[in-house]
Amino acid sequence: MSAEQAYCVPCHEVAKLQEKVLGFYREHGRVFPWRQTTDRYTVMVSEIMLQQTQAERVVPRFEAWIKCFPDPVSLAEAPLRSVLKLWSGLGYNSRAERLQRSARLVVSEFCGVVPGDPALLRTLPGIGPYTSRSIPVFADNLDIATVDTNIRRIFVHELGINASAPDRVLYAVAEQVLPRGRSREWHNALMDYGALHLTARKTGIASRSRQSTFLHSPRWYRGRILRYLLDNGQGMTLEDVEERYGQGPHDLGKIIEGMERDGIIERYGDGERRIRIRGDNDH
DNA sequence: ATCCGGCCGT
DNA sequence: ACGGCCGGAT
Repeated sequence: MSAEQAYCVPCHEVAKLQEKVLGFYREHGRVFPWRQTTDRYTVMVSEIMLQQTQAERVVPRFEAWIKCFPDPVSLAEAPLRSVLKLWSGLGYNSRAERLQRSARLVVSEFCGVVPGDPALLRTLPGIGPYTSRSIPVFADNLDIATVDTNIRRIFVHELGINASAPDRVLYAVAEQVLPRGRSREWHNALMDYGALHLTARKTGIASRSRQSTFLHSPRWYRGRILRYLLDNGQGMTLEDVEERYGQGPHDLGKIIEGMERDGIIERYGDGERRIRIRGDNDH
């Protein structure tokens, strides 16, 4: 007897929400290239990109990516430099590196086929609780629920769920409102309802984490250093880094260290005094 | 000038 | 449980 009865959504609330969200989707649902496929790798690429960027801005980069890396093998075999180049502008570059690492694991551990089991997907780098479920939802119409902040905001606004409710409560609610057999349509509908209708701005429901200003932040310097290295294949010395970006208040050593730890860059040559995109000049 | 967001290391 | 990671939109 371990059933959680505490967060049971009444039947009529479930029906009302489903009608509202699916009705909105029938009238205002968006068409995206990743909604036209059931290929799990293609869906995985879109889900990783959508983690951090609004859908409209993902579209052209998604199409370029799929053209260049149509399957796990082509991504696995590519130099990191070309992967980061194709990713640049999307932000959070370490995710491109993780996506490639995932593709390599798919090739080496899963015979080149992206697994459809959330538990297996969860073992891949860059794939967490949300994405491990969203991939089989959108690719295979799997009857499980997944919750991102859009969906969380809908539950808070439409069902009166407490804004500080922990994830397990949100997932318990999501399980109960999922219309069986229509998981893909339902989650697409929730996304569009949250992104177009129940926006964060409109509802005043804040997402859980905030961040500091971007300009001249450590993230901004990371972006600048990576941009320079992508434009200059010969790499740079630590003195170059200091000269170009040392006027800021940040410890550039720590920033370089972070980029190294994320597998974006590596040190080489001249007593490890130079940095370059990891894998540059490998043949 | 502020907002948005899932994953990961600590 | 918390803070770091990106760049474009508004």
